[in-house]
Amino acid sequence: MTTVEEPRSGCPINLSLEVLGDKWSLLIIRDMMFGNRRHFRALLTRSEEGIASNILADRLRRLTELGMITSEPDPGHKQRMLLSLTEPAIQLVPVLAHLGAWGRRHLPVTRELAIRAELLERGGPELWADFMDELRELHLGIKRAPGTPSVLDGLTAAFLAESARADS
Amino acid sequence: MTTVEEPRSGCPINLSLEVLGDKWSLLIIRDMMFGNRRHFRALLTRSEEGIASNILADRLRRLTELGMITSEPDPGHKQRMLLSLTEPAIQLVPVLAHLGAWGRRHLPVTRELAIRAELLERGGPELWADFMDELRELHLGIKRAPGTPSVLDGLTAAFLAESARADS
DNA sequence: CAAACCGATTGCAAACTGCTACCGGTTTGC
DNA sequence: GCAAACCGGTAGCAGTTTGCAATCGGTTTG
Repeated sequence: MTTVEEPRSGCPINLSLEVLGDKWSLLIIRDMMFGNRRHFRALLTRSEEGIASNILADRLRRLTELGMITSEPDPGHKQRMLLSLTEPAIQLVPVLAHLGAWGRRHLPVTRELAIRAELLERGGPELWADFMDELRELHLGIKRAPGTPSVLDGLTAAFLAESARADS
Repeated sequence: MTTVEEPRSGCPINLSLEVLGDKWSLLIIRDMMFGNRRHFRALLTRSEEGIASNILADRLRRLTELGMITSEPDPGHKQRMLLSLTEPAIQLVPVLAHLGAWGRRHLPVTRELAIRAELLERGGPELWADFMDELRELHLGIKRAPGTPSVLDGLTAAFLAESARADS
């Protein structure tokens, strides 16, 4: 079981890596953000990469300790826990947007999986801010201005449309 | 010895993590970028975090395989190899800037180690572009417009000034 | 009332990490 | 000219982490 130990240095990049620098933590946050997966089973089975259940349990515990996610009983489903992103995790949106843009440019991405990164990059900081407000509403219960269209729905619709194209 | 295996998925974020998602690779790139460390020993001994020599050797080999760095004999020093960042690695500047800004905001950073992240964040995309041009000159030999002041020197001077402040 | 679903836990083998010591050759400083 | 420091690594080894498959007892669904 992975625990949180003292940092190797006080460098911002190093500290960020000590929180996020492994192969799974950011993927979990990605799925909670862009896939709107909010409990254990959804993260376990509907993940592109196929995380093992013990690793997922370990990372969820660790990310909770680190204050990146919270977990509460899901009302109306006794054993299900509802996972939520915290404000620090929500502020990773620009990091993920840049990381996705970089990967799309330099690595062998799949077309349908790259469409969200492309839209996010094209939208720029304004779209990221809208998306962060939407995540604050979904995960923290902070209402946002009414009438603004859902960024998440837009990204999901584009992904589904791209997936449905015959020439996969 | 870590090797490069086939990706778990074609998602841009996942692919980026498969390249950079460990505790050391991005730190090595950070030191080459911001600390201008260009050979093995400089990365080994002048690192804040204290990487082990076998891990450093492994990561340098891996990053070379992945096309993030190149290595050539240093003219005038027979055993020294000169390490250089490639264009894809240079394009990580915005990712590192955002990651540093995020860490500075949410994690217990040290003042003198945070000053560069702060300047980089304040400078924004224009400063990042200047810095990337400077890195292209240093690492790829691509000359840039003369007369522009060195971003690297500015960051380093600010760091040294902050380190010299008495109340450490 | 059975089947599927819920969040895990266990056992185990393989891979990776971190540490210390060391290597033979090269360059530096006196 | 010669010793000391420096060069990019490698070897051995213990401890940790990972990945995988199987399983668990309780809950909800059909």
